[in-house]
Amino acid sequence: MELSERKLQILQAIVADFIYSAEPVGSRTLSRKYDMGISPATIRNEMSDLEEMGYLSHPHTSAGRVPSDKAYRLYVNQMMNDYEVSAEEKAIITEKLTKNVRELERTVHYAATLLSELTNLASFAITPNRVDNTLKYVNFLPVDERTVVLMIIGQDGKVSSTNIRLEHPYTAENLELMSKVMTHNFKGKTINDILTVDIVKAFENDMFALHDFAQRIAPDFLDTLERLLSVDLYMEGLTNIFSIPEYNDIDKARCFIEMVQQKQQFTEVLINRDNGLIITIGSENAKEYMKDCSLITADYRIDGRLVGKLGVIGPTRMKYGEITSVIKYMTDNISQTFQLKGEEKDE
Amino acid sequence: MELSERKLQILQAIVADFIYSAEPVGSRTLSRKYDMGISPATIRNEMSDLEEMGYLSHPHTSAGRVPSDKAYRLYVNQMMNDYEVSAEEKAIITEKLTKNVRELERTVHYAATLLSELTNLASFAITPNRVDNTLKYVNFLPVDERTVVLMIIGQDGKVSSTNIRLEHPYTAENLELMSKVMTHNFKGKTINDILTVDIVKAFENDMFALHDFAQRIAPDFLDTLERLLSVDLYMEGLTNIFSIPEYNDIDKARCFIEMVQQKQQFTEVLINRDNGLIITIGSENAKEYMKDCSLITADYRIDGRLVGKLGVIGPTRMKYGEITSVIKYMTDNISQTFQLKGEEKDE
DNA sequence: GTTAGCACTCTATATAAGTGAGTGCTAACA
DNA sequence: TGTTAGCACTCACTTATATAGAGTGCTAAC
Repeated sequence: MELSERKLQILQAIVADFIYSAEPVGSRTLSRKYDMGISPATIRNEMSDLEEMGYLSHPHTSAGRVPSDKAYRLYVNQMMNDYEVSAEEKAIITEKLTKNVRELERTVHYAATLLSELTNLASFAITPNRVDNTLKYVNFLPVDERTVVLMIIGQDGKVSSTNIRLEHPYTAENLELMSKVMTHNFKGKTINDILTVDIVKAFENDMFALHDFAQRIAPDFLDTLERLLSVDLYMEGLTNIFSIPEYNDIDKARCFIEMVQQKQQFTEVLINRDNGLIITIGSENAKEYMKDCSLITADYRIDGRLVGKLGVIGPTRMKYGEITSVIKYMTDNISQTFQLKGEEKDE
Repeated sequence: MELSERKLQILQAIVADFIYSAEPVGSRTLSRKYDMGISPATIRNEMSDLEEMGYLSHPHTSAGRVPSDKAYRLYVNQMMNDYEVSAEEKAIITEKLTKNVRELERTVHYAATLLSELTNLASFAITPNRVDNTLKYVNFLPVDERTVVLMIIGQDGKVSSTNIRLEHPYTAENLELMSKVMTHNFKGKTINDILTVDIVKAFENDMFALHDFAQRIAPDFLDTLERLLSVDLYMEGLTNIFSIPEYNDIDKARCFIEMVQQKQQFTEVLINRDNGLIITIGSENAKEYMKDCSLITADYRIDGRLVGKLGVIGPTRMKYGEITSVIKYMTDNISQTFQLKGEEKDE
């Protein structure tokens, strides 16, 4: 069967109506609300066809129709209006995301908060996996006779540090020497490369104190490097889902919250997702426990390379158009703000 | 009216039973389960007295009795058994909290996670407000020609850093000089004291480049100091509340989650709480929105001074005895682990 | 002071009836 | 041939009613 112009029109109306009302849409409601010049009976016939084609479904015989994932997909691909982010929202976003910029982490975290407020959904952001970040400094600083702070700074300015407890006191001179040697050895190398190097071996021929020290700090050094590489996940607006009819059922709400609280797992999903503006609807999600949800994500870039993501998660019934525009606007803002090199940034 | 021995005994049985069953306790159930040598009718008379005295209440005429906050208070103060943390739990706690100790933050965060798993409640931890932490190093490191990393390390090894975007490039020499001067000026001062100093003024008589630089970095410097001072809140096991009958109602669950997600507000409450092992039950909580909850917190100490807290939050019906023991055991472990100075720590 | 007995209360659960939105089918119409 | 009015039918949801069960409070007897 072909999707006639009229069928498309009806489907669009159903999806648009359902997105706002969360109630199954009936033929009568449709003909009353949207003047299409055809009677409810005709609409019913068309709806029946659309159902057969897999675009609509019936919660039960005597209920209105509900869009299927396939319908949302069609809607998103061809039928959705382009929404312009309102001037007011633009102003808020620009104000909050481009003023007083310090670390990427803080900006991105704030973006997630803002996104959840603007969309009334649960939002999230991940920072880039800095696989090609290179090391800039290694620094050991004495805190007390048994504790030193190890800090590593990447080329991008990210800082990772840890406290190390030593069994024997070390001299400030040794720490300084070690800082210099390690910085010299590893500066400019990618963090990933360093992780595969045998740190201790590099100090095999050095004086005993240094070799011994290298041996003791090796695990902490690797741990700190790994955290420099690591992806952070920020989640905001979790409680927004309580205002969504789909999660009126306590078990549904519980499942949702448990799902997103599995941060490790959720981060994996986000990392493995394609880049660009990606919408996955219900059953399009690979994970079984996400089959009832839609995700919208967009990535932001830094100097065109490192890619982090920002997005929302909610029921398949969501305002795809509006949300997509907001996310896009935000990630563009972030990308622009962190365009470190190149053209002048206007303050 | 006096609280006779028998009344106490009955009250204890009711509280203990209700804590486990979450069902109002009736006279018949009580006489069947606990052999006290008196008939249900007698128990009823006593219960009636206890109700008049404010220890029990009736959800409705023909339901059993439920303990009031006052009853829980009495239970906690005098009637509760002392629980010994099981050997198994002790082993887990010791293993996880005292091995591979690095920053206090990570240990404390992990403690919260562990606590929520052991108690099946929502748990939280706050790191100490380091009011009397003193500054150890100030360090400026160049990242690229427009960006520098500022990092401040406290006497306790906590690191706070920020990226600073400069409008004009600065030389590595200037940064190094600045690091040295500021470290020299502020080392050993408490963070709080430094916050009140006029940073820029200190460089008034210095060469222009340094003075100008001081002016530009002053706000970021203060921000970074403040974060060195700041209290972090970790919350874990939020979804545990979905398994608790008290939160079967979606609105109750929502309120609870919204309450603890107000991190700022919740942190305030925890900071202002007395030190030591503190239990507040329902209406004993100052905040209106906590009147249905009980909080149990204990503090941990570092060198006997700085105090952070660890605890749980849940419905007033909770296993006060067991939970208290676990929290106490954990905070003792943390305090001991971070006993930096003094006697030998056994690995 | 304690207890058995009994009427009473109130929730929870099951059952039945009524309402309303919506469908699917059929026959008539353009 | 596509469109529409009409109508019987379905099903969730609401309201009303009956019933069972746990528990209380009171009274009178022990």
